[in-house]
Amino acid sequence: MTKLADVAKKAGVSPTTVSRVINNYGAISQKTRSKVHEAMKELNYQPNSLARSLQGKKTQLIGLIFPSITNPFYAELIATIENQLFKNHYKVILCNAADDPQKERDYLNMLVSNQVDGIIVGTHAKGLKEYGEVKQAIVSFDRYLADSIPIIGSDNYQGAALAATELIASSAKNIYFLGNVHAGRDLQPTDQREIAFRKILSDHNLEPHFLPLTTDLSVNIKHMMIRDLLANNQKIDGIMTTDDLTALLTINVAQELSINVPQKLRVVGFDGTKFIQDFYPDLTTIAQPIPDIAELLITTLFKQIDEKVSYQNKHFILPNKLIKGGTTHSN
Amino acid sequence: MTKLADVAKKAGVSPTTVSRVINNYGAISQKTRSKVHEAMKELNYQPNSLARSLQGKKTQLIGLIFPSITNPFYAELIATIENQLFKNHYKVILCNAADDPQKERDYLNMLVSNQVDGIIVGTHAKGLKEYGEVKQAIVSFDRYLADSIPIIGSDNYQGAALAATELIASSAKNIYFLGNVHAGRDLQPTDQREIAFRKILSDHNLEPHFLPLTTDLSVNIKHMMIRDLLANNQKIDGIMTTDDLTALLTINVAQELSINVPQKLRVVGFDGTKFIQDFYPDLTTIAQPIPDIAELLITTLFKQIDEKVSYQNKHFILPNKLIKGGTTHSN
DNA sequence: CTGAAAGCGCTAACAA
DNA sequence: TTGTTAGCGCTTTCAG
Repeated sequence: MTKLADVAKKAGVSPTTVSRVINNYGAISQKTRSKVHEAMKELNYQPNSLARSLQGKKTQLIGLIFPSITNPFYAELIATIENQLFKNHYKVILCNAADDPQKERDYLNMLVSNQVDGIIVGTHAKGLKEYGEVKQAIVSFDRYLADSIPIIGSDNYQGAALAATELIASSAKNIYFLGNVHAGRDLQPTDQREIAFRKILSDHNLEPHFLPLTTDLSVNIKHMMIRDLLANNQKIDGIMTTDDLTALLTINVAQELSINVPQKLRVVGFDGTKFIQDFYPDLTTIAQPIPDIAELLITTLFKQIDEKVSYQNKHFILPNKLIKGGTTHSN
Repeated sequence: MTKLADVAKKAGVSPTTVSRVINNYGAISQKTRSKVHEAMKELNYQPNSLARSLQGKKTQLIGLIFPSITNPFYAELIATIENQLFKNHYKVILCNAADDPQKERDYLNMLVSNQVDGIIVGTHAKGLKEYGEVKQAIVSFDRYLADSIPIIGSDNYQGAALAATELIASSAKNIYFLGNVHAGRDLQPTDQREIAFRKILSDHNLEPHFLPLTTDLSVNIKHMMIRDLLANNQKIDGIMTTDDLTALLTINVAQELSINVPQKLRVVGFDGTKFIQDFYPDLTTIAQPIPDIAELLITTLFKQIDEKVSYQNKHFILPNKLIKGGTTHSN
């Protein structure tokens, strides 16, 4: 590997001078500067960022810990974050926690060990307490991790309220909530969806129904459970899900059972990714503002990194939008 | 940041001893070992991997350069790779090249600068010549980059032949190929799909038709182009696409135009991700063996890293599978 | 079985 | 405007 000293020798200057050219600070004659640049070019020199970071300089590395990357919602969020970070000269270390606490813990240690400048956490499993002990800047997506870690998310209550209201407006009376339900554990931001659902239905004197679907279930199992629900309960005429994929599954099942959507059954999803809008525009759903979420995650992280801002019990909430499609309105 | 020296002091030993415990080599008394472990625990010590790698040790970092992460195919490939690498104690730096050669070049430099142990490249834009000049281990997915860089991919010829054969078997006569067509540039592995398509149709005395769709087109534009094609050409009765998303789009358009699939129009996709099989099981498609591809990419990379194996014009080809769905056969 | 000292590639006082 | 020197946190000879 060619090193700074090689460049210095080739250019006939000291290592310091080369360093100054690279980081361009201090006063350097134009002549020296070009000599150095030429030498770098000829040797195809790339500075060793490890050595550089060892001096206390930033690594320009950000760790991303997410529960999945194949889910279109996370894929789009990760892609957006990556893109923004790249523009700010940061690189991304991708950590797929896969709902495995041990893997998440190992990854966290790795990130610390690699001296990343910051960490963005989006896991939906119960948060590791270790996050609170890390000195790195951290922000969280839609999840409480520690008092000192700011949370960014969309307005789960408002979003779910929109969904429930839309179902009721499309004259559904027998409505099910499919997805994560709050089961004894501590209340997390996403649990607001269930709370809003209960509230809106109660406001309309309707009884809320639930089919709990945890994230660890395979798609086939979920499929079977939904099929079971719809096949044995002819009265169901409205379903809201906590993600669009479950909504898709529901629609597939309805088709298998020859249940007409939206005549017999109205369906509303949640997430509203570009993917769904492109390839399943018919689905009524609640769109989370992915670009805004990504931007806010990053700016909040940068405030900690660059301005040493620290947060206490801070929760940033962004509004969701209802996208009306053919699964609640026939056209 | 607590450092090795802090641990040493706390344990009342020399830094050398601590280092030996961490890397567990040399001979250490059990007593010393536990003292050190205890000190590490108490101080919540994480070794600084930058300092460690500066000595020439591996960084345990692998760069992944892909054209997209939101496309389910790449998302699944990346997820599988990440998972395998994690098991081998490697971390992933995710580089979304986004079909932008400059971004790709910048990322490559960053990866070199970060001393990654290896790079897996899956970009489908024309390969940068710079890849040939890098000293790091590199493998490529389905793309020629340089003689020294091994290529791993599925059997594009065989896959496309399966697709075309399936269309013809379902009695399609007027068949279109939708997707990347080889246009003057050098021949890449994926161009075998077009070649196979031409060959199979020619074998059956059918004329091949094409709607070129480059990857830089937005989904809306593609949608429009496909709509244009189907609306103005009633005779079309078979379509094969070079990816499943385009197939989905085609089916959506057909539905808009009230063209019955598969009675009037047979459709075959390409990629066969788990995502499609879960949420669009009806689609006939060619499934690429993502787990095998990931594994072969990694083992080929590791051979270079660990055993200093070098390759010349090596091309590993894995077989595809036809998945028969309702878009070519009515049931 | 343990420690002292040199050095990985780079940056940052401090001099000149 | 440029160079000398020390040192980032760790590993690794070489001694003991």
